[in-house]
Amino acid sequence: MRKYSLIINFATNLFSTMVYQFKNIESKWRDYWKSHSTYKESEDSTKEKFYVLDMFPYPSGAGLHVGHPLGYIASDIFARYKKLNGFNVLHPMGYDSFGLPAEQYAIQTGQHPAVTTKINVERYRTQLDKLGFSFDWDREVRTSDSTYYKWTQWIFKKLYQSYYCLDKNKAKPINDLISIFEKQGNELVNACCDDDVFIFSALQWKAFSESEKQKMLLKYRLAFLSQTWVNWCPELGTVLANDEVKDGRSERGNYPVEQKRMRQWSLRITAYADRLLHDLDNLEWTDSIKEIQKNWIGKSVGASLHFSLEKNQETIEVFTTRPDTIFGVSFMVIAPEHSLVTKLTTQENQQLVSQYCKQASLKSERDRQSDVKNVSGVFTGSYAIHPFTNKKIPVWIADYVLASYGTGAVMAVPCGDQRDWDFANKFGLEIVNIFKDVDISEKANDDKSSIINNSDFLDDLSVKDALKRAIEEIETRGIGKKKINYRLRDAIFSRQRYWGEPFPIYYKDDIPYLLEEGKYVDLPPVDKYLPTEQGEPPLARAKKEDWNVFEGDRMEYNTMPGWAGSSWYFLRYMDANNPNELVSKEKSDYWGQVDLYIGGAEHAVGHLLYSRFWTKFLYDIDCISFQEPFKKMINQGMILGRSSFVYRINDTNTFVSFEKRKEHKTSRIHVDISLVDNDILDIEGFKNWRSDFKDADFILNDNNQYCCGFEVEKMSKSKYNVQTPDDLVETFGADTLRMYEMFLGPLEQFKPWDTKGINGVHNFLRKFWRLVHDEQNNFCVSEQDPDKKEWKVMHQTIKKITDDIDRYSFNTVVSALMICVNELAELKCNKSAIISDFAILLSPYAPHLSEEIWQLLGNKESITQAQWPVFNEQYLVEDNFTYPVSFNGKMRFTLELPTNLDKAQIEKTVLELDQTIKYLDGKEPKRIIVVPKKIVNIVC
RNA sequence: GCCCGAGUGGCGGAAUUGGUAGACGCGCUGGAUUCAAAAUCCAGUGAUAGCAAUAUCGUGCCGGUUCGAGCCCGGCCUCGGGUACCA
Repeated sequence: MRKYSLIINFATNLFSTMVYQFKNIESKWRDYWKSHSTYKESEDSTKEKFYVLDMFPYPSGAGLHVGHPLGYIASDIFARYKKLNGFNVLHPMGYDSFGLPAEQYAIQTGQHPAVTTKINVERYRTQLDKLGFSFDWDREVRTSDSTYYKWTQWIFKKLYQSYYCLDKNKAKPINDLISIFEKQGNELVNACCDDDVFIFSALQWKAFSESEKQKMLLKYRLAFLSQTWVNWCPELGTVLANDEVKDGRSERGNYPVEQKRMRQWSLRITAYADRLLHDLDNLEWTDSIKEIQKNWIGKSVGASLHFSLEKNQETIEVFTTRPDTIFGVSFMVIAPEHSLVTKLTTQENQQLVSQYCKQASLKSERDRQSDVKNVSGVFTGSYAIHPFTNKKIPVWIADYVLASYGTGAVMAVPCGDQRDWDFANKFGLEIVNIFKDVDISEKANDDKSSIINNSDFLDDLSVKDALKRAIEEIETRGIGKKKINYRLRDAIFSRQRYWGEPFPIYYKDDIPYLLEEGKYVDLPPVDKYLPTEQGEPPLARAKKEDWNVFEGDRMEYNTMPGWAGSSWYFLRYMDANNPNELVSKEKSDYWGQVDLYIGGAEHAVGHLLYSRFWTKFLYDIDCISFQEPFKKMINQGMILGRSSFVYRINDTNTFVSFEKRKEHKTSRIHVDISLVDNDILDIEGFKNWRSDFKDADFILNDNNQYCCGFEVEKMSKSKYNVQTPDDLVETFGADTLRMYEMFLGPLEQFKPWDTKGINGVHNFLRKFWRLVHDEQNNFCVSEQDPDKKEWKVMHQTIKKITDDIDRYSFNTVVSALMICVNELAELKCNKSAIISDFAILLSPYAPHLSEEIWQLLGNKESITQAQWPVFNEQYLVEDNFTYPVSFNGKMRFTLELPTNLDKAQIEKTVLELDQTIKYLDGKEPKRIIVVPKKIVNIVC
């Protein structure tokens, strides 16, 4: 008897797993797509194009976790949907494969970063392939391939060979500038350049030595070498861009960052500041990202003015957004790094000043920030002259003034600026009140609706009028002029690292020169990935014969930053294998802008700003025909992990269950989530997990179990809460995982990962399978024409799903599909016409299963070649509508009425009902609102 | 501090233009089937009161507009993100 039941048991189990054999189905279709090149796209001018792009990943050693595919699944659904709607869809994938982790690993192990990168890329590819994406892999790019980074160098060359003309407001060839210099010098040139450019004539230009000419041109080039204050990270041995520094520490690795003056390559992104700001308006991006970019660019309109000095020929130039408060100026403050510090410091103040400046330079950015409340400064001993009142005003040095913003000097208006007020208060400086009827004894007044007072020709004017008037007067008197200032700094473009793009640059007599046309540098081999003993970057280790090109005295030792390759990769996909051009004009004209870009919001000011900059530049030099890379962008929210914790009693090896943890002094320890099921710990597994837990003791709860605590936090290896897609694909299949990731909630939202609900989605796919199979698991559909009810279900679904995908509401589509199957199952409908439409609707989400059903329905071609069903209103026309009837806004009962009744008829019918009389309870209806096919509301 | 965004059952979430709040799924409860389980199917499931019909309350809090507010307006609270001496 026992034996017999075991056999039955085995048979039924076998049978139930046979129902929907996702493993076979998925591997079958993976092979089919590969062998049939189903996802290969070519340019087809007869079809409208659509470009769907994912932010390409950095292939890290940890592989993909469940958060990565979220965006890829959404973009894949959209790409498939667009294709079914007749678009020619470009949907590529590649790797941002230069970067620090591979190099850090290389330093530790000596293994070439190219080797680890290759292994990681292959792992990513295996994982991606299992998820059924419709990527056209023939277009794959890797930023670390020389066939790719050669074109990154090409763009750098173009930047080097260009300057920014402010008259035309675009980049132009540097040769044009040279001819202007030869004809008329630089006096009339209106171009973006370094601050320290002096005026020269054509004659002077011609008299310049070669080296002088090159140095001058560098001040105009869009890619230029200059001495600048940089964020130096000693731990990483490299400089970092502003967006790579967070709270005074490196974003990668979290190491301290200090300010250092170094000769570095920079890109003149500030030339594009205004266009980058202005063009944000036309982008379909979230307001928050646009806002972040706006703040980062930080445009402020004001005036620059010169203050002359009492005992010195020089002037101090300041930038102010409030020239209307000029009469409130009672002192000046310059940054400790300001070039006039030494000249202005008088003998008796010498010691204090140099001490203060030294202290300030030692303070890291972070210390300066945490010191905001602590006002500090020192007097130089010198005085400037107020341009209007001719009064003597003291010049101070303080680190609340930043060298890198504006001119590194401010005119202090203590009555109108809180920082100036604090400073004046601390050091007993004069506070002049220039606001009418405003008390400034407790704090400064920054109210823009104030009236100016005590200010000569500005008296009684509003701030707005005073601003205008002040600038006019400043300009007529030649003290200064209207000026627009940006917070945006030029982007430092060199890194003292190995694993990045080499520069197509060599040096002769310490002057940089570009390699001639067609020549590009391959990353040379080195013996170690560390700086040299002299502190030069790793590339200085390469011997002369290791370089594929070697010219001049030496090659450039720096490499490009991580964002170089990612600033233009979306263009290369269009023409990924073109050996002659970055991208052919024909192809870039066809594919154009990215129509939908999906990725994280963490690149708001890095990648997303630099890509916009490079796109504008490439547009200026006529390489492409559009100015913005990404038309519409969706930022997917992070999938957070659910960490589990055990509680160890301090100084023991005893662990106490969650419920009883407060009875002891414990510390919380992350435990691997694979050892926890429903918050219950697998004690044996835990003991074997780490050797130090082998002899652990446990205090269990009342159910004799060990219950873990939990918290929702970012997924990371160190928190043992990483969920890989691999296990889930193994247990439930890729189709289920795809649907489940979408079902979790709106794409943009942050959400905790929880596998509890996944079988709900899996059951839905099984239910659909059962709908078209009989009890022996034979495919079984009816060829009868569907009836009205069945068509109605179908067309409701078509409408809902089409609308939802169009508004990127990926999660609600899943429920619509579920509702549809539920209703079809209730109608016992397996009519092939209906199933056929349903398979198409399902296919963007569950491509493997849909292909299988599609084939079983007798189709010879892939379902990707099908046509999205067209919604037909007629199927939804109803004779009746069920009205909710409300009294004073409270719904009391429903009433089914023919849809052809007019308002008066509806009103009459409702009022005659017994139920209405009951709810009126003797009261007179004051008003009746009837909204046809919506609601009836009786006010009484 | 300033600038964005979000707060809805036990949980993830739905409600697209102001019109039946809680779709769909999970979980839970009961039932059918089964020797038993798995799977499947049926019913129930916001709170409170009631055998029930039903009633009252209910979308972070307070107030407003409206016949009608999760949605619009004003003022708060909480959480998440960005930014921080920017002159």
